[in-house]
Amino acid sequence: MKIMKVAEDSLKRSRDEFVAQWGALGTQWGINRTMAQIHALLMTSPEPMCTDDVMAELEASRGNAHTNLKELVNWGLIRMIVVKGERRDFYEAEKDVWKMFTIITRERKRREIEPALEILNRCAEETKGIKGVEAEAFHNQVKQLGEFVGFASKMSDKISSMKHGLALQLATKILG
Amino acid sequence: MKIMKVAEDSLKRSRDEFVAQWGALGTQWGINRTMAQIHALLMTSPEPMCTDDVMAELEASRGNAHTNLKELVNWGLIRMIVVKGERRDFYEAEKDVWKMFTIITRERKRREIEPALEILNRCAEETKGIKGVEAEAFHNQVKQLGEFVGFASKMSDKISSMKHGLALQLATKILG
DNA sequence: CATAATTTTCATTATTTACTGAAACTTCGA
DNA sequence: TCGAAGTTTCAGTAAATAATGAAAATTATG
Repeated sequence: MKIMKVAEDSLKRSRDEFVAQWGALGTQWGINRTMAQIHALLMTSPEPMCTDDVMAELEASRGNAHTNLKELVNWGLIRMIVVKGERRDFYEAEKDVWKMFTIITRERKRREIEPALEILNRCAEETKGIKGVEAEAFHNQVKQLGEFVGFASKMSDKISSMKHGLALQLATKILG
Repeated sequence: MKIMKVAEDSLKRSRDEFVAQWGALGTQWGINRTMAQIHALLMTSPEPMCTDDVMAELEASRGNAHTNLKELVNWGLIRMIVVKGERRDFYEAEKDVWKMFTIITRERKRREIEPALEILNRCAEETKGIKGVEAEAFHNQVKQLGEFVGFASKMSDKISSMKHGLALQLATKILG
């Protein structure tokens, strides 16, 4: 049984490491540490977890755990499920990597690309008719930016609405 | 001349709006407001600007302006240039949208994707040999994630090293 | 070389963002 | 319908991040 213990320890260490580091990374990509940690935790949990499990595992407060679980549900990266004989809410993560990718892509588009597009288009519109080199240069620059971002946005839609297999096929062609 | 004034005003308003909003957006994508504002300013400036110009335009301190100008140079989104007869450093932005895209893509990859990949690969490696359903599930999950992220990383390289024309051609095919 | 102009650094302060913990609220079962 | 179990909210606090401004360092010029 000793060997088993060692294996269990080393699994636990690795998983803890993963959760911790994923949390640290989260801050780099504009989501808070706890949210990223919970995501890491649920992605690698064999069973659904409840709020108290998360609190215990991360040593976080109830409010914090709750808020970030809800936020992850909002994103669509985890879902609430009902465990029979249990009154509490349980959560499980979407584990399919392609689905995760499409969810994250859509959300980033919504949060980062669409607002930018709106500004660019408005500024291009506002300065459309103005005469003079300065005005024309400005108009042209925001127009270019707007067109590019709009284009990128369409691409992102197209790709993230593809089936995994099809995307893979396309990607292979590009890499090849 | 009155009409000219109106046109100038409306250009200025639009540009100020652009700078302000771009700054606000910046915080969404993990760069600070001032950096995004300076970028917006220089992207739409007909002439190179010096630190004092930036300070004046944004009402920011010297330290702040300086730090963020340097950071933008680091990214490669702006460059220092020498204006003849001027002792001060001047800066101008890269205005080509495709070049901007490749710069930003590379930087995000470096900051967001590569560290994630490292963690995923290490965790997969650490748990490779461990027996047991839990260990195997964990190993499998991080391996899948690692493979996907590695793949995405390669794609990002490939695309951002393309010439604009070629990328456009590819994109058109995908959108079509 | 002296000094004026400019850049750079960094300790301090301000602002923003995240977290806590307890109270208010909701739901379910006896 | 009451109370226990659980969820949600939020005012207060802590932590992280960004900005200031002045001093130190560097660089150009007479």
